[in-house]
Amino acid sequence: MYKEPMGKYLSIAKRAHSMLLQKKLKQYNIGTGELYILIVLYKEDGICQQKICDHYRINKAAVGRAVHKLEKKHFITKKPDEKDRRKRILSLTEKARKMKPEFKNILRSAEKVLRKDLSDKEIETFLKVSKKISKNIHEVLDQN
Amino acid sequence: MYKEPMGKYLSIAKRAHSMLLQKKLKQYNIGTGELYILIVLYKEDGICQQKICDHYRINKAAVGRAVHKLEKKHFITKKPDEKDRRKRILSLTEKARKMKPEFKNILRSAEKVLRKDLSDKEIETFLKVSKKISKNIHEVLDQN
DNA sequence: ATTTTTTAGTTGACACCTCAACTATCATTG
DNA sequence: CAATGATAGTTGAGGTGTCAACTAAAAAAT
Repeated sequence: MYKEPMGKYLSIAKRAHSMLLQKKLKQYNIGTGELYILIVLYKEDGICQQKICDHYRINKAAVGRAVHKLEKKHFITKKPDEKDRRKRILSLTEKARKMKPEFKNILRSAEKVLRKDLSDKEIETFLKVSKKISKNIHEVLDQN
Repeated sequence: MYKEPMGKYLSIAKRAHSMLLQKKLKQYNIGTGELYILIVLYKEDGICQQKICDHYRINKAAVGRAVHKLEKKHFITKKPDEKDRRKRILSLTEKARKMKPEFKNILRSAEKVLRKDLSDKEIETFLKVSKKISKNIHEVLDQN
């Protein structure tokens, strides 16, 4: 049953992917963490940080810091939600909205690299398994 | 063609996996980076750092630092290779050898969590695709 | 045989993430 | 309505990784 560890190749692939994105993003003076946040906001502007945490299953501390960087670079603004003052509403600036096609394209072109010579079936299975893995793990982690 | 981004779920799964390992390793006062190095040495003791870099396609700086931690914790010793004095030969200590079953088991049990409810076919495809992704990316990264 | 290039490892700067502890606000409930 | 608990976000400490610049040694080239 134990051919090769999935964990190992998961790590290797993930690092490679980050390097690829990083390289493409270098000229824009923005990191992958920041890009991911912008991408969520391109889909749904005006959400709070917690929603981004949920979207990527990422820690709120990490999101908080990336958001802060984006703010400093004038890609987003942050203001308290009047209806629930614990929340901060994140909004894209004009600068960020203008960059949308470019940033989307970076992700698309990276995705194209990943998918080279892979069949739709393989990609579909990969997506399905990746999701299942995360679910399996969090079922263990979240119990207690 | 563009259903969902593989990169996204790759990241999510990878983070989950790291958290799982980290949790299991906590009681041993050792991190995932260090564990990975021990695992390679369990397969082949007495290799140099570069071999570990190749094995995981990981940066030599990262390996150097993890190795240093393992040395401080007396899991490995490091001495220059007499035949090629650029290299450092890494050797497991008695302490590390004694831990082998336990550390191997941690990886095995984590792997078991990942694989829950996945078929052999799915696992095989996942492994194949992960490798292909890395290869695809490095073909782009390594050209120039 | 000397110069040049490649390889192995180290170090500093920094990106990204987690965890735990903290504040502030909202929701529950006794 | 006051106490208790849950939720949103921040901060400090630390793990893991990249990149680039650096030594030192070996290999290749002129």
